[in-house]
Amino acid sequence: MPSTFEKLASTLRHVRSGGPLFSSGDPFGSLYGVHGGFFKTSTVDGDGRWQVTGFFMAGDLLGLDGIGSGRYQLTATALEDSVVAVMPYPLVETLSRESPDLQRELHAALSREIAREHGVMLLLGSMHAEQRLATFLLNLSLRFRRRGYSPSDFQLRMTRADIGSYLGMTLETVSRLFSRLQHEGIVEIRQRHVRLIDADRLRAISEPA
Amino acid sequence: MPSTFEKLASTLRHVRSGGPLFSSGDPFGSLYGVHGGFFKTSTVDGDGRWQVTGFFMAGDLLGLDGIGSGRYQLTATALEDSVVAVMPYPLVETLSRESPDLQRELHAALSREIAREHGVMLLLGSMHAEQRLATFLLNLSLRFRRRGYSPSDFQLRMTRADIGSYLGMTLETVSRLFSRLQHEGIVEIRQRHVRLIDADRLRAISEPA
DNA sequence: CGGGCGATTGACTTTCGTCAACGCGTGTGG
DNA sequence: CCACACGCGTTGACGAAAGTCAATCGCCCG
Repeated sequence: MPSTFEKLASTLRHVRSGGPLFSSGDPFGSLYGVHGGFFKTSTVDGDGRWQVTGFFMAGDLLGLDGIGSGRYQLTATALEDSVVAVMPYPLVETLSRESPDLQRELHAALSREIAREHGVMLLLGSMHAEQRLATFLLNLSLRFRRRGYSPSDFQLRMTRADIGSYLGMTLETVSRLFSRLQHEGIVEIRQRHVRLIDADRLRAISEPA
Repeated sequence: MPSTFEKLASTLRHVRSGGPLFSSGDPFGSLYGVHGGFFKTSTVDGDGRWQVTGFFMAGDLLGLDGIGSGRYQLTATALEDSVVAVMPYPLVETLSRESPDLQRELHAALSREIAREHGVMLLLGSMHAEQRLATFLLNLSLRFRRRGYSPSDFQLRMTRADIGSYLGMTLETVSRLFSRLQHEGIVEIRQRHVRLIDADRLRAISEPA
C-alpha cells in the first residue's frame, strides 16, 4: 500500500466475515485501505446480473469506483473478519492538493486499478477456462508472496461460486478443473486449502497454445 | 467531456486512420481528449494475447491507464482520421492542485473509467454471445444519441474482428449473430452500416433469461 | 449429532470455436 | 480501363469446451 496514504487513516473499522464494507448504491464517502483480512467486490446491473469483480487483501485500496458518481458502484464484502483504514475522501482531496506526492499516489492507485481491470478483461475475453483458473492461482500466489506469506501453500477465502463468477465460468467448471489439476499432480486441493506443487506447469497452462 | 479540461488542451493533434495515438510501452506524457474521430484501444500481455479494450469517440478521454506506471499500457489506434486535444500530464497535475473543480473532474474521469470497465467485465463474464452483441449495439446507439447523431442509424468504424475481440468471441460469431438479428428483423446491417429497427427487442435480447 | 451449505461428480445438451470455402468491394497497377 | 488481388465479411460443417440439471457427499457449525 502507498505509504503516504497511511497518514490519512483517520480511523480503523472492523468488518465481520460476511458483512459489507459498503454496498452498491451507498453514498460515497471514504476510501478504504485494507489492513488485514480479505474482501471480494461485486457488481449488479439493472437486470440483476451480478459478478465478482475482484479480491482484495492487506495493502489494497477499496472504494475507488465511487468517486465518479458519488455512490459506490460495487459491493465490498468481507470474506473473513477484517480491518480497514478509513480515509474520508474530502480529506484525501484536500491533502492531495497540498502534497504532490500524495496526489501522485492517488492518481497512480486509480490508474493501477484501471490497468488491473484490463488484465481481467483479457482473462475473461481471450482465455480458456483452464488458463483462467491457472492465471488466477498464480496471481493469488504472487500476491501472497509479496505480503510475506507462502506462495505455494495458502487458504482460499472465497467459495467456488465466487471464483467462478470472477472468472466467468460456473462453479461446477471450477470444481472440475481443480480436480483435474490435482489429478495431474500440479496442485493439491483439499477444500479451500491450496498447495501449488508445480508452479511451472501451472504457468505453462496459463499461456496461450 | 468535462468542460474544465478544455482549458488544458495546449495543442491539437491529428491522427490518420489506422495510425497510433500512442502505443503500449510508450512513455506516458499526456492525456488526450478526443475532439473528433474514432479510436480503439487494445492490450497485449507478455504471452502475446491481445484484446480490444474499448472504443472512444468525441468527448472521451484517452491515456488514463498510463498514469500509474509512467508508460501507456494500451495502444490507441485511430479507426478514422481523428483529432485529439493534447493535455500534458504535468500541467494537469499542477492545475488540478490549484483548482478543486479540475481535481474533481480528473478523479471522476478516472473513476468513471473504472466503472466502465466493470460493465465490460460483467458483459464478458456473465453474458451469452447474443446478449453481448445486443448490449454492444445499444451502447453504441446511446453514445451516438448523446452526441446528437442518430441512435438508430450509424456506421461501425471497426471490423468484425475488433468487435469480436472486444466482446470475447470470434469474428465468425459476430458475423453470424449480425445475420441472425437481421433475419429476425431487429436490425438491418449492410457492411458497416447499421440501422436499428426494433430497439426494444434488442433490449429484450440483452437481458438475462 | 444433525442440518445445511459448499463441493464434487456424472450424464447430457448447447453454444461457440475451428477450419474451410466462397463472395463482395475497392483500390491499384499493368 | 480493366483485371486482379487483397482485406473484410459471410456461411457451412463439424467438434470441442463449457453449461445445465441432478444426485451425492463431506465439512463445519450450531
